[in-house]
Amino acid sequence: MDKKELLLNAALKLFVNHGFHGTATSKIAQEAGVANGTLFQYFKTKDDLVIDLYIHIKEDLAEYVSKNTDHQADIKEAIKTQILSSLYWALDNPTHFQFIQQVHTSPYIGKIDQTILNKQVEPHLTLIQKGIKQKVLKQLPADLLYTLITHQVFGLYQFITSKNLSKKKQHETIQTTFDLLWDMLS
Amino acid sequence: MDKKELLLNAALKLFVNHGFHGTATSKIAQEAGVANGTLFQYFKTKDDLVIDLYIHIKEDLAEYVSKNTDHQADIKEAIKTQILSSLYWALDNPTHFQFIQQVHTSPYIGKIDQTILNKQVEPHLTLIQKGIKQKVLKQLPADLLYTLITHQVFGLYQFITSKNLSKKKQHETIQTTFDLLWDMLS
DNA sequence: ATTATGATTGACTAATCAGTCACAAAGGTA
DNA sequence: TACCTTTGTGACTGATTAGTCAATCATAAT
Repeated sequence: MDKKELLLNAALKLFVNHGFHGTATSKIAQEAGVANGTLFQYFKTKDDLVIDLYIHIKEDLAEYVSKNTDHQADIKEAIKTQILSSLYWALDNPTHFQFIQQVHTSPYIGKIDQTILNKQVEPHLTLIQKGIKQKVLKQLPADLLYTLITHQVFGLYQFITSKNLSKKKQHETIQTTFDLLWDMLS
Repeated sequence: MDKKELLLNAALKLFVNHGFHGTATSKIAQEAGVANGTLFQYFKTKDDLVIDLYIHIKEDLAEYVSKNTDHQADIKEAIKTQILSSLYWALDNPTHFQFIQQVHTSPYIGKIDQTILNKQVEPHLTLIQKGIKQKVLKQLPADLLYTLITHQVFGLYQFITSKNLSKKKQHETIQTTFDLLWDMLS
């Protein structure tokens, strides 16, 4: 088993449960079943580990969403799949998703290369821009719509995970909420 | 000047800039211009300080919103003032607002007394319930609508603070976004 | 002037931290 | 076998941590 992967998994688990500085590097190594010094062979510093982990997770999410998006389909369908697959990924990977949110509201977000962040947003943004041009979406700045959509996903995620809904009720809520969102956007 | 207040202000500033565990209690005392040990006379532990600060800030926000809400006005107007005054408070107190968000995505949120959290949500929730009953809002669970509204405010806050909009453009964006939100809710 | 009180101090401690380093194990090549 | 490179180890270090505590201070009551 790849030790770098073991370390990233251990770090993710501990960061979400105890926070960044609340998690000692020695504890991460221990959780990964790896020697103390090995961590610093794969990551120059603890901060590097945090940033690496964040980018790694965001790539996973982006890949999952991209895999599910049919770029031939009509705009509404394409946007819907992007949103829903993001959400289903979040529900299937709650720890990963919580970590992303943790980084977003922490000082670490400023330390991450902006070009990498932009590249990850791009596919969503171009789709929205296409939607605006085709008058499927309201005539408003694309990045405003993008931010609102993103936070709607955060909100829906929070709602679903805070309740204990059955799979069926869950699916129902997601559908209704997407319809609400579409009322807002179109 | 009240030393407890000095400590809370210093802690807020440092927590937002360096994270919770990234901020040493000694640094907080130093920033507050107070001796090391004094901090532990006002707060039993560092965790206590974090939780105290969070509740303190949330009370400030709740008071501000309540002060601005006209409970005689019609539902749409009342809800609108609640949302807009939350947002304006956030824009006027960015550090406070960032701290709230930081706590929401951290393990600390689990350590805060649920009954206090519920009491703070209550005035918003009852207003929404009234709106649903009067068929001004869509016939959906009140707490779902509440979560979506909250996250819309987060999203709009993020959008506005990430751009450098003029006061006028800012106000315009807020108005448009509220109209969007209302399209979604009603 | 003396005593009492509670707030404030900062030196102190035991524990913990991120990061280093000298060495050992593993694996490939010949 | 012998030799070299890569990878992994864990004891170690100097710095920093949360929290303690005996001592000091300002104020006021007697």
